[in-house]
Amino acid sequence: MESSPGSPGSSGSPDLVAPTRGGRGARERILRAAADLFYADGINTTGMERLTEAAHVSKRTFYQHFPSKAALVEAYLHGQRPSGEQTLDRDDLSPRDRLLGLFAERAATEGRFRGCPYHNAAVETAGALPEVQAEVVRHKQEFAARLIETARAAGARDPEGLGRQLAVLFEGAKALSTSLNDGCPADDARQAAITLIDAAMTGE
Amino acid sequence: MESSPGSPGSSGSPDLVAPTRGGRGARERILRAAADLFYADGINTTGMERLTEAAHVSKRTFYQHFPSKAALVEAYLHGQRPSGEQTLDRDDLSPRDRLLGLFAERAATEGRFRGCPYHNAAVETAGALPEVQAEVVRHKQEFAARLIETARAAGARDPEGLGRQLAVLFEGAKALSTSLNDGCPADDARQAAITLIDAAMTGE
DNA sequence: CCTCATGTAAAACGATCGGTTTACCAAGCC
DNA sequence: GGCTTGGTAAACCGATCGTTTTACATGAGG
Repeated sequence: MESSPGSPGSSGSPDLVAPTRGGRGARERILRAAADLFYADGINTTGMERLTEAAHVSKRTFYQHFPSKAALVEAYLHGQRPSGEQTLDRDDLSPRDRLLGLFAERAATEGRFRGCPYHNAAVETAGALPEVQAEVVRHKQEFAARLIETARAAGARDPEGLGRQLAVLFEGAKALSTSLNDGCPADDARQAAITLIDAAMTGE
Repeated sequence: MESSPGSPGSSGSPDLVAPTRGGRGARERILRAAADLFYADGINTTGMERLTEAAHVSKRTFYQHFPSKAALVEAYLHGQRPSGEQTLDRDDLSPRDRLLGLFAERAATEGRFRGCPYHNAAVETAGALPEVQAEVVRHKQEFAARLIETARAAGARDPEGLGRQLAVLFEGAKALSTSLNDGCPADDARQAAITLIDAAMTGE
């Protein structure tokens, strides 16, 4: 049971994190384990036992870094960059391609589609954690704003309308992929995005 | 503290429940309470204590009707008709209006948007309950099939493509409404649906 | 040397989880 | 009356939840 974290190199357990050294950087390990487990298995079904175990951290250390599990959920969300969304930042692409890049299919790249961590957190907490709810709203609004900005850069006639429509479409691709456990909806979303973008460029 | 239902005999429900004899309707009450609590508060956060209490049913009676909570979740999903989807059945509307009717905004009509019960169940169980996962997939595929059929009736050039695109859009409207706790995305989805449908009718 | 910050391991807390059990009750039907 | 059927109320089970606590180890700085 004593994994002896002091000795580097030997790691018999499925360590998610390379221990920096004797034990410093507990907070990072906690956040990394939370990102893995909360996303893969869900927030409610991930107990503190498994979490601290995966982070190679004692419970005491955990509660010295975070006042509660809810606080960790907040921090977990705050540090999230949902897969695909960063495509909007690529300045090597035209605005149009940046928008379309959101819907690039990545079906088999990752192990399992589990949708947007923010949305999942909203569903799981069901409004019981106001701070989490607020964080989700903040992220979704910010993402929509970035979409609108990109739509404007792409020369859309009604950038706000197009941006919000693409936001709905993007959310739907992730959600339906989660429900179906299959990345195919991304292809349909991409086709729809092309249609919507084209329609937003040409005359009414 | 509740007015005990003295004469439940006139409940016009069909033979869905099929009481072997003289059933007092405990099963119906359980399913009704499950529909309320699972949807509003989530599946994982609704314990058997609160559930049986809300259904005015003893735990013993519950476990005489359902072998486990997981089985109740299955039955709960099986009996669900997500709000809005039944618009597809209205034969007083043209196929096009049936498709558009899905996105009719109903922002303030209900207390709280909580998205699609099937999708929520998929998120909450995170694949831990295979039967539930299968039920979600089944429903989503059936719904997409109905959309495709309606798109075909509407005269779409590529009914399968349009149907699946509208399915993604519909899922996104519900998911984003959940995350934002606001029904506005339905309006954007409706606009996008009009664009997609129109594009599917006119020439390429 | 001592202290202090940071860490670990492990037991224990009360609460609640899903699920089981005991004891009792009221009709329905022979 | 007996007997089954479908129901209620409440105690109880082991397990796990999130959280706290006790006891101990380590390394840097004075």
